[in-house]
Amino acid sequence: MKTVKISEAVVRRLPIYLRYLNELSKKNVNTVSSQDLGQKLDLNPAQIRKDLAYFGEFGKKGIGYDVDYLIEKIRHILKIDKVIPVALVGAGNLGRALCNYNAYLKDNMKIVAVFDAHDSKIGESINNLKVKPMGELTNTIKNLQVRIGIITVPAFEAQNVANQFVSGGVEAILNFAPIIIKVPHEIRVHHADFTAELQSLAYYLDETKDIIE
Amino acid sequence: MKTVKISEAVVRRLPIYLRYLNELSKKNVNTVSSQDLGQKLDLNPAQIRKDLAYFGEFGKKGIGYDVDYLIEKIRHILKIDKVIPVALVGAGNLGRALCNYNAYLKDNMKIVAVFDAHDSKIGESINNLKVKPMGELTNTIKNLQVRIGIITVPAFEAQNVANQFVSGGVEAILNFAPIIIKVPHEIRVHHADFTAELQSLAYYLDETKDIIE
DNA sequence: TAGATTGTTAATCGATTAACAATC
DNA sequence: TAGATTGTTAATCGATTAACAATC
Repeated sequence: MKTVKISEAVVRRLPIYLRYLNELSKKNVNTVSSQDLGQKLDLNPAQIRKDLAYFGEFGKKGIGYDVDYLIEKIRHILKIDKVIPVALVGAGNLGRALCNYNAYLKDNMKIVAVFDAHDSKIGESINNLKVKPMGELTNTIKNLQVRIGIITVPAFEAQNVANQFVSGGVEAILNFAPIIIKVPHEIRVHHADFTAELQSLAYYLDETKDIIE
Repeated sequence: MKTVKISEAVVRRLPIYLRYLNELSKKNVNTVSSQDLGQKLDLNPAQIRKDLAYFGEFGKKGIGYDVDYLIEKIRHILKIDKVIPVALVGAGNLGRALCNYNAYLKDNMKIVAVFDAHDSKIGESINNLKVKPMGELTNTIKNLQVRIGIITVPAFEAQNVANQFVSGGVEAILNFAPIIIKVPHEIRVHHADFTAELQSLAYYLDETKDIIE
């Protein structure tokens, strides 16, 4: 078995492939070439072939890739071929939005518990889940075997929430708070920071269009 | 004047620097070294110095960087030293969350108009903004000189919204819909896709911990 | 002055792309 | 068979890191 290190860039492209393959499958397209994929996704076909080849020989020379077969393979690689229990802390606007996205996620990511630090939120129902107090976090996520934690609290509470997730045994964290959280190195953290996203977008604005003062 | 191409990686780190510098400023810290920054942000100090040096000589040898001066400079580089008018389409949970984040954004990103395609949403008030019908989009954003558009509609409506943003003259788009939108090359698009984010997180889960069936 | 830290060049590392034999 | 397309190696490109002279 090959043991090449797969770069993060490769892993981040897999969901992009998957999303488009799902579209194709819905349209009953059976086969797709790296050429087709590259054109649609603005990526180099060679890169797509190389990305997929890290994990196996999924294509057929002269033909391309079987759409449904490739979907199955990528889902397996991403480990989303089984339901993954997820917990979320922070029942504000963003937290609610993510919980309701659940419907969207036919992708086996299931939010199974929601927590909030504020009494006013506790007991509230979001997408059929009752918001629980922080005190119950560690036990609940242990019991439910939660593997991924989502943080949608203000920046100043994020590190504390992360610590509790770690105590509760999550393996990965998706952090929406605009702050770098510190966790043991074996825990994977991704940041989803749209403030930063907007700011870096602004860099590309055309300065000649600035309003003259 | 140097005309080196600044890579996207560099631009994406600037908001990260800025965020931490703002924290320091609030704590009345006057000076910071690339060493300090690197440690706090999990980045190589040489990289930080190099990033900043693309834009000017902001530090003092033997001393480090003046926090407030560097904040000012980065804000200027990112073009967020003036208010940037932003419009948002899709008054669902996520859209509302982003609008309310406005308060957070002392960063000169101002959502000045919100639109939705559905009658039930139109007229509703979100953070002091009345949701407007799609028909008014092009004119409104022209009048308000909107420069950035945010898309928080379902995937199948996203391309249409993008087209309208382009007609209305936006220069950049932040797309939350899980689909690749096509726009003229001079328009900058960033994707903020937490489905993809979650899926790539799942890859890093420890498979030895999978439940045995 | 001695110690610290920048800005920058050179070295390294890694990711992307091109090219092509294998083969459906 | 002829045309198409993969998987993979080699070439290229770009980004990160190390090292150090300049200097506060």
